[in-house]
Amino acid sequence: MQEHYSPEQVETEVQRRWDETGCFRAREDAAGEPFYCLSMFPYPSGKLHMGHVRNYTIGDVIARFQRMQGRSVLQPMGWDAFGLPAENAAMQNNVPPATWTRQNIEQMRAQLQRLGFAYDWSREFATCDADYYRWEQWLFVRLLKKGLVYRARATVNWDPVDQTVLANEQVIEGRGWRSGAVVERREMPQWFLRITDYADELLEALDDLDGWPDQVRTMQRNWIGRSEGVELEFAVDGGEPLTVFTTRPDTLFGVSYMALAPEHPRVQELAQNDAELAAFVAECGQGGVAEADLATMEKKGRALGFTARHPLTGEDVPVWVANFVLMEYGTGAVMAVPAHDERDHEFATQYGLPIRQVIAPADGGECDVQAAAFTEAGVLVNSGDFTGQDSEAAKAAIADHLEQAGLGRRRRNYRLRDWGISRQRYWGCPIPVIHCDDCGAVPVPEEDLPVRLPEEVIPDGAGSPLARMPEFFEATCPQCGKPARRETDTFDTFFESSWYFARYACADNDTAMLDERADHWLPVDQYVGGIEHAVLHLLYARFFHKLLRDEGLVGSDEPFTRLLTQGMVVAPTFYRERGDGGKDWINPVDVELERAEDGSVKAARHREDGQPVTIGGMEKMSKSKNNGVDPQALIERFGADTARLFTMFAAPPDLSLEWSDSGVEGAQRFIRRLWRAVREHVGGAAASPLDPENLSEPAGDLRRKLHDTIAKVTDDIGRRQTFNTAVAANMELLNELGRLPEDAEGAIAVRQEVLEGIVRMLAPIIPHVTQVLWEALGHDGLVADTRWPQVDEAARQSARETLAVQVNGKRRAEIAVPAGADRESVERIAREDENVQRHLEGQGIVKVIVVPGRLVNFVVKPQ
RNA sequence: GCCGGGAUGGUGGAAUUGGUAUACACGGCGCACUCAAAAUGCGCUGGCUUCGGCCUUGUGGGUUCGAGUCCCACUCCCGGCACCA
Repeated sequence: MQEHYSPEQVETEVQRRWDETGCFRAREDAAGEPFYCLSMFPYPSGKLHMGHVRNYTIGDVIARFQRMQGRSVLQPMGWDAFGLPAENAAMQNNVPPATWTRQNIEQMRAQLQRLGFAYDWSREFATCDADYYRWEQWLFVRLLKKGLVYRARATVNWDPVDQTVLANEQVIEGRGWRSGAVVERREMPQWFLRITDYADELLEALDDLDGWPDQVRTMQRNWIGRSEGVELEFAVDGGEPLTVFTTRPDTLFGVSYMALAPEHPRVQELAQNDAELAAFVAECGQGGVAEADLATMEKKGRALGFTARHPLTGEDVPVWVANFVLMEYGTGAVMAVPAHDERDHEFATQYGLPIRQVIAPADGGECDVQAAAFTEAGVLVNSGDFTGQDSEAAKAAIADHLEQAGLGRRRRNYRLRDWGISRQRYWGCPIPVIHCDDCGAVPVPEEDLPVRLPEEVIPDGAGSPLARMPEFFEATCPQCGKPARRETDTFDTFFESSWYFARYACADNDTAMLDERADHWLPVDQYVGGIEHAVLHLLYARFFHKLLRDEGLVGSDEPFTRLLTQGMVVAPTFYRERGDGGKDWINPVDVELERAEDGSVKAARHREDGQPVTIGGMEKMSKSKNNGVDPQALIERFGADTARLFTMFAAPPDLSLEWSDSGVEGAQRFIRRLWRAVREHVGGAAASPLDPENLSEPAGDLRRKLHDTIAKVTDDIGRRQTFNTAVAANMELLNELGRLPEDAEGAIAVRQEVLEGIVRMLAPIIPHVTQVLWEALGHDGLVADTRWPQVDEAARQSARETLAVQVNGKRRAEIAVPAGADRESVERIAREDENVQRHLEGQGIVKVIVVPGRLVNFVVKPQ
C-alpha cells in the first residue's frame, strides 16, 4: 500500500482489473435473483455535464449495492442519438448529423468509463443504428395494421420565412429563433398513436406503482386528467347544433354565452364573408402552439352575431369566438358560466357579458359573483326545478334529465391527447409508410425493413432535407406497384426512448425486436433519471410497454418497478455589466470570494485581474450563464472517486445539488483520511481475533456504533435512497474510530472490523479506492464481489439510554436510565433531577407523558 | 395561466412514524507541528442574555402535552406544459 493516496494510479489499476475479469458483464445464467438497474440514457451532446455525473453515480451506487446483496445485476448504457441538436450542430459546423453524433458518442463513452461505472458495455447501442430503429419501424407497421395508428391534422409552429416547422423551444416570444419572423399556427397531416385507448389503464395502474414518488404519480394523473361530465347540444337556428362538454352540469342554468375556437368550422364559414372576423381569426393564428403561451396570452374575442338555444331554459345566449378556446381539446366549443368559472368570468367582465349566479355557498354564506367567480361546489339557486339541490346531487339529476330528454349524454373526458409522432425533421427514424395516389398510405412490407435514413446529409434549416431527396422518397406502391412517394417525416425521438430499456436485454438479436431474455430482466427494478421526465418520457414508456405486452413481446404490465427522480445541478453565477447593458458572465472557477468575519460572502473578484465581479445567485448550470463546471477538469484534478463522493454527499438525490469547490476538496480530504486510517492500522500490530464478550468499554461502544451504522447505511441506501446520510454516517464512524484509545482491550480487533465495515459500506460510492483498501486489510479478490456487512444485533444492545426531560414541552434536562426501564422508574428518575425540580416548584402536575427511549414530558399548571 | 416541488446557522444539508432542531461537511476563529508557509491534526463555532434563561426551521394563523414535520392562507424560487431531451 502506497503511503499517499494517488487517485489516478488507483483508478487506472482498479479499472484495468474490472476490464480483465469482465465482472460487470450481466449473464442470464448467473446465480442470484436478477436485478435490472437503469439510468436514463444520455443524448450524445459531446461532453458529459454534472447532471450526467450525478444521474449515473446514483444508478451505479444502487447497482453495486444490489450486487453486494447477492443479486445478479444488469446495468447497461447506450445513446439516445436522434434529435434536434445534431441538426443545429450540422448547420453550424457543416458536418452531417451522423458524423457529429458518432464522434460525440466516442468522447462521452471514454468519459463514462473514466468514472468507473459498472456497466455491461457489451449491450451498448445507439438509437440511430438501423439495427435498433428497424424494430420500431416493424412495430409501427404492426400497430398500423392493428388500428392503433391513424392520420389526422395537427397544429404546428410554422416559420413563414424559413418555410419550416419549428420546435417549441425554437419559438422565442412568438418569433422564429433564426429568421425572427412571427410564427404562424398551421395544420398539417400527421401520424398519431392511440394512447387514449390506454388512458384508463395508464391511470389506474398508477395506484399500484408504489415504488414511484407520489409527486410523479400525481403529475401523471393530472396529465391524463380523466373527468366525468356531460356532453350536450345547444341548438342554433339555421345551422348545426353546437356540442359542448362540461364537468359542471350543476352550473348549466348559469350559462350566459358560448365561445368557439377560431378554427371552429362555423367560425371559418362566417369569416369568408366577414373581413373583420377573418382578420381576427388570422390574428389568433399567430404565435406558438405551446400550452404555456396559449394559457398566458391576453384573452380576446368577438361576438359572432348569432345565438344558441339553452337546452333547458330555451333562452338564447350569444355565441362568441375566443382565442383561448382550443379546437384540439374536446369539441372546440365551450359553454361559459362566468359566475362559477374563473376564465369565463375574466372574459365576461372584459366584454360586459352577463354574470348569473346559480350556485350559493353550502354554509349559507354570502358571495359576490360579480366581483369574482365562485368555483366551489354548493347549493343550486336560480336553477328551475333543481334549485335547492346540492352540487353533487344536481350533477346527477341534471345529467339524468338531459339523457332522458335526449338532449345530452354522460361522458368520460380526458385531458390526455393522442400522441402525435410525426416530425418534419431529418435526424430521426423514417416512418415506414409509402403514399400511393390509389391505395393511400401503405405500410412498408416487413421484408423491406428497415427504411434506412441516408446519413451523408447536412440539413440547412429550411424544411426537411428528405423531402428534397428523390433518391429517398421515390418509391413504388407495395400494393399496386405504381410509382408512389415515401413518407419523409420521421418519428418523434420519444419513440426511441420508449422501448430502449427492453432492447438492452437482447441487444444482439438481429432476427427479432425482443426475445425471452426480455422477461428475464424486465421490469426494470430501479430506474434513475431527471424529474423533468416525470410526465412525457415516463408516460410514453409506460404506454409503449403495454403495446409490447399486447404484441406478446413482454409479460409484465409496467416497465419500471421503482423510480428515483434526481434534482438538477446548480452553481453560483457571477457577472460584470457591459457598457451596452448586457452582462459578461464569469465562470465560478475564475472567481475568488471574500468573506466577512462570520464567514458570510462579502464580495467576489476575478482571479486574473483582481477586480470585483457581481454575485448573481444560484442557477441551473448552463452555457448562457457560464456557470457550468466541466466534470472532466474535476476528474483530472481529484479523480473519479472524489467526484462520485461529492455528488452523493452534497445533497439528497431528489433535491437540486449545489456546486462547491470547497465541498469537492472536503470529499477528497475524507478519502485521504480513510486511506491514512487504514495505512496506520495495517502498519501497526497484527489484529488478534475479535472476542465480542471481552471488550473494554470504549471498544464495546465503538463496536455498537459500527453495527448501528451498518443498520442505518443499509436502510439509507436500500430503502430511503438518501446517499448523503449514508456517507455522513460513515464519516461519523471514522471520526469515532479516531477517538478509540490505542491500549483499550480489543481495540485492534474492533478497529479491523470497523475499517472493513466502512470500506464495504463505501464500496458502491467510491469503488476504486475501497478496492485497494480492501486488499490492504488482508483480502483477496474484488470488494465489488464481497457481501454487504451484516448487522450483529447482539453488539447493538446497550445497558443505558439517554432521555430528554421536558416541562410543558420545553427541554429542561437529560437523564440516563437503564435500557427498557418502566414508566414509573423513568418518571421517578426525571423528578429527581435538580433542574427539573426547579421548574416543577409551585406547579401542579396535570399529566406525565413518557415516550420510551425518547423523552418524559411533565404537563404542569400553576397551583 | 395550469400541474408538481422547494425554502432549516455564514453555506450545502440532518432530524426516517408528531417526540432532545441544527448530525455530517464546507467556511470562519483559535491552538499544535514548522525558521516560515503549505499540508495535516486537535478544539470552538445559530442569535440574544441581567447567565436564571429567552428566541430561532420563508411569512401569518390554527390543531396538539409537544409541530421543521399535520391543517388553512400567503411570499419567493425551481421543474413540466405535448416539436429540447
